[in-house]
Amino acid sequence: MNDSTQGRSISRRDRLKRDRRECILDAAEAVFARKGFHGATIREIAHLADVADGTIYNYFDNKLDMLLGIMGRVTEVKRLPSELKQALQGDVRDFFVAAFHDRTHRIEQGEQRLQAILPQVPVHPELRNQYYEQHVRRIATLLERYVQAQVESGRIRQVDVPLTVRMVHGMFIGLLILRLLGDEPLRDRWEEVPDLLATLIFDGLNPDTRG
Amino acid sequence: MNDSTQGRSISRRDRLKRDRRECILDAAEAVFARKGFHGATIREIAHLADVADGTIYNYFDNKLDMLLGIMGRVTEVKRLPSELKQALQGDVRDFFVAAFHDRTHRIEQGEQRLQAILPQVPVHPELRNQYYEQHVRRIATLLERYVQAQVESGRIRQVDVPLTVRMVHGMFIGLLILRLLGDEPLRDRWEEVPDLLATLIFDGLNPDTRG
Amino acid sequence: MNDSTQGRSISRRDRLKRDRRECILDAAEAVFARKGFHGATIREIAHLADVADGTIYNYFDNKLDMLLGIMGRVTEVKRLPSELKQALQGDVRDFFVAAFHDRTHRIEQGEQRLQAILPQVPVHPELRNQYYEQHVRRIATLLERYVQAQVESGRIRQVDVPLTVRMVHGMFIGLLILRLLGDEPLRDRWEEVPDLLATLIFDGLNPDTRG
Amino acid sequence: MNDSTQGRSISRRDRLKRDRRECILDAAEAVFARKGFHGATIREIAHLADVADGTIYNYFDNKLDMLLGIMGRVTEVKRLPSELKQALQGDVRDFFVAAFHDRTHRIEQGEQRLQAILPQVPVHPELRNQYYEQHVRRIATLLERYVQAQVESGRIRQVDVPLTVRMVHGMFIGLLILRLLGDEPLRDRWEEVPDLLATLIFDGLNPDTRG
DNA sequence: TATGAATGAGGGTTCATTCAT
DNA sequence: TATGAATGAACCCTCATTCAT
Repeated sequence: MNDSTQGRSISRRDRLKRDRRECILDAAEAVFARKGFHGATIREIAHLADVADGTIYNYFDNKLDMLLGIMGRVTEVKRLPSELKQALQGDVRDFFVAAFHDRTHRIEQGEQRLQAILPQVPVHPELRNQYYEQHVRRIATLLERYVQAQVESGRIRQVDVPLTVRMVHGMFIGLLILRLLGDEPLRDRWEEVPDLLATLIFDGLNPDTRG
Repeated sequence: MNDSTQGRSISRRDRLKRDRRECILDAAEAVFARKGFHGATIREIAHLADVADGTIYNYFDNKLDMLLGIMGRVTEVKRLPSELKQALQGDVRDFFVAAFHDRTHRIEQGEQRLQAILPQVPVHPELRNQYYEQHVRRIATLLERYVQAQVESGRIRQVDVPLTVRMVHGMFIGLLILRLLGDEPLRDRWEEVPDLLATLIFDGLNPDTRG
Repeated sequence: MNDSTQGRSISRRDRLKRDRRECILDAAEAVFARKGFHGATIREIAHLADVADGTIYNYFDNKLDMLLGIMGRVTEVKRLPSELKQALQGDVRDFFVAAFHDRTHRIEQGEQRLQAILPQVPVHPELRNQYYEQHVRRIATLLERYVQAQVESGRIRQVDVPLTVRMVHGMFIGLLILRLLGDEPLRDRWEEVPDLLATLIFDGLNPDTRG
Repeated sequence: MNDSTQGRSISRRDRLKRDRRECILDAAEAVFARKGFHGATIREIAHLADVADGTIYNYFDNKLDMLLGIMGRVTEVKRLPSELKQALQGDVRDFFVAAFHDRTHRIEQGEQRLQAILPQVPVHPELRNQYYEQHVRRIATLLERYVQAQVESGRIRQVDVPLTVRMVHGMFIGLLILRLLGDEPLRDRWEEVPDLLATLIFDGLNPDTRG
């Protein structure tokens, strides 16, 4: 009961503070996604978070700081490693399908989060760096390690690992963007994408001359 | 004769007007790319274009209209069809490499143009629609037609044409974005990308079991 | 008891807010009167009201809204009814003189208020409607009722009540305007006007053939 | 033919110039009336007058100068004197009715002209002075002379001539304003006004105790 | 003289941020 | 700590006026 709570050493006060902060970030995410960074007003975010304008400044230095806060949540990539470990043993193609399904699911949850951040990434160098370092590079590094292992075990043929990883990663990003742009085939048949993507990536477009 | 004259002749006044407009768009592109749409001020654009603030409004209704103007230049995709026709006869892989080289070249010229527009695309629905209709869909349609022909002629195996085209297109977009984010392997080895990309797309990642 | 407290009590906050609003309206009145609506700048009004520019927008939606606010104060016609009741018993001519004295007094207090509003009345339809409905029509209705009663009691001869009321009302408005235009006889001898006006209205210009 | 034209010493050039000027003033009147002085733009006036923006400045120093130009036309009061002379002999009441009919007619033609000018009169002192001197005072002077004559001839009883004239004049102005404000009884029954007005002014409101 | 593109000062309004309560 | 009124810098845009053609 209380013991366990205190045992985890988060006082109710901290808990409230944390919740308030999260609540504000939730609101900011929603408004940033809908209106863009500049289109969003502190007033609207505060209203949605059910706090006063000034309260926000008890939790964030300024508007940009809220964006960094949102980014911090985006980059909480926790599940990939365990999956990787698990799928490392299994079929490489199954891993890709599983990973894409997972990413798709995560993205669908966090679509507005990305819509909030991505447009600002090119504008704020610090945001760009943070996004690149904490998100893109981490995923790239993970994937590189994985692909390298697969190459070494012969399940993937000899390829240039860094660039190949970027192509695959890039393909996923690009598909996401086309979908955000409202492309109908992608919106309508999104669940078919991972399989087709795996087939494309593993089998290529060449006519099957094997056998 | 008169035909050619009327067909191409532009009065000096129109020429000046056109130049002025282009000049303003150049400036807008640069400032939008550097500061983002909202970060850019009319004053700075006007200063860079070497005109007065008010002059801009002789050529554009408002700030957003300039963005649409920039978009209009992005979507002047003229060369792809002739290339397609030419490469339609040749090797399909060569076509992809050539097309990517061309696109890369075009992108490098217009990198700031894209940096100016892309971040705003998700925010302004009209911009998104225009971008999608005039740019994305046009390219998608062209590629679909090409791929369909290649499939029918047996140079590409049976694939789901619309989704495949989107994957390839998406991959190119994604690579561009990763590059904009400053990814070093991509920046450093960008010229290697088309070849590797073609290999990935045509041969896949599977170990070569042929022969 | 609680009743009286609730009925009149205004928290300090509300009081301050009310005062601030009134203060801004005072300043707006003064500047509008001096410079006209367009000639007045928010900055000057804010300066005169000793607030920041932006503060004004906590109390009014926009510049025009301030004009409506001023109008709201003009149309606080509270005293006429009680006077009417009182004078209803007395001599009809005395009533007119008293009423004109009162109006003159009120006008002199609010001269700048009228100078602020009247010029804009023809330009802004909503202002015109509000002015007509809340001010002109109310007075006209009150006067109609009064004149009708006087006619019925035989103290005024049979006349077309609505048009007669408008002539009298119009005469007062017209005199006010001539005075605003700087007409010297009216400025110099304004206090004589009500009596002469009453005589004109009641006795007419015809030579006295009576008796 | 040409002789007479040249004889009146207005060359075709001057004639054209005069027409152009009048044309611009017509347009200005219309736009000022519709939009108010500040709401009107040079561009709209120029467009309506079918000239270029800059052309206007060949005929007027600036925007305010156009207002003065309009005023100049308002104050071309030419017909009153002849009427006066004619009606001087006739019945004084008939003269008033005729004069009001005439004024009404003139006003209805020039309603927009007044709507253009009146709102600006309180704002621009020079405009106010010019309007007062050239328009109000002239009419007042004419009327004073006429009323004085009527008093002396016994057709009007002894009154304070200057103030009485202003009351009558003011009444007419006031009625016009009430009508501009949209007062329905006045709009609907405007043609009845002159007669009733004459009756009011000459007979007064007192019950007829004569005879 | 007519044109209309260029000018640029100026104004209404917004909104991130502060701070007294 | 929460509040939200006050702040005022900054910006988009308008439009009267000028002047080269």
